Amino acid sequence: MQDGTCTLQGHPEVTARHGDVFAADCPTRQLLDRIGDKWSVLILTLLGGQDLRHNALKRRIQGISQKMLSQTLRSLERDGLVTRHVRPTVPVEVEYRITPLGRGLLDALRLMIDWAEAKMPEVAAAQAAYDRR
Amino acid sequence: MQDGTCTLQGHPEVTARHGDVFAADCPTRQLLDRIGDKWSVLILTLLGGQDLRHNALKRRIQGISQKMLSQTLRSLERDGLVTRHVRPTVPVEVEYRITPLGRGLLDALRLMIDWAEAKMPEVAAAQAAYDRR
DNA sequence: CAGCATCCATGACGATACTG
DNA sequence: CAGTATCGTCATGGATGCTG
Repeated sequence: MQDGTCTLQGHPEVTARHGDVFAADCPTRQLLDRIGDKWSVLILTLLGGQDLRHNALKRRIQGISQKMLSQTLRSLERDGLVTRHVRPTVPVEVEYRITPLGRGLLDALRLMIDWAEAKMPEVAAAQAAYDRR
Repeated sequence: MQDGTCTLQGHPEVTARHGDVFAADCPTRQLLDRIGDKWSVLILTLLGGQDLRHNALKRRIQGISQKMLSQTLRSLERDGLVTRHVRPTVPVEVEYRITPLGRGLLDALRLMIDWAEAKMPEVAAAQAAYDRR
């Protein structure tokens, strides 16, 4: 399956052509991949509160494997959403800090989270009704 | 791994206990699973604009398999985010409509999407810088 | 402490074929 | 047209063990 089209904001025909693999797919897809990876949002949210070290994050998130934590942090760093600060103490200390860019995304995320917490009862009710049916 | 904790909003100790598998995990996790499934957001966004039939959605989204479309629609319906309307014509016509509940989530999603479209250049630049490094 | 590499299970997803 | 069923593939992510 070859992708490269952006069906969302509504200019499929326009956006599609331009064999340009670079700016090709719509940003939405990429963003969703980032959000969808299940840990980014958690990490970003925690870092929104304070800078944290690797192990601190691991303890806070609880359920995340060391591998996924590293991996996700690396992605976030690559995307410019968090920065990595190494203090060359004896056992090294590495602290992660959210960037202004990341903080902007975080604002949007919080809205989602707020919605979730507010509406989850309704969703749960809908699910129950659907399953009962 | 047993989950059942909500490390986000900050009461791990409190939320954790309650062997209650039911209301146990924090709503955030569930929401993220929904968002993360890669098609929900697309579908929801399209339905935000107008009611659409199965095939119309399939054509619009382009890249989605028939299976995933059905499956995702079923999930959204179960969650009370969209409703399904069958018109008993000869080849049946099934139309999907977003619910007020779904629309509420959509608002939050749009914020994310807007952020993505506004900031994607910065993100791309960050990625390029990281990779060059 | 931070973090990479390896192995492996599970599940998400696509392709295909078939029903009402 | 709308939808289910089945199967194969591949990515996601956990467990474990090793390095600076």
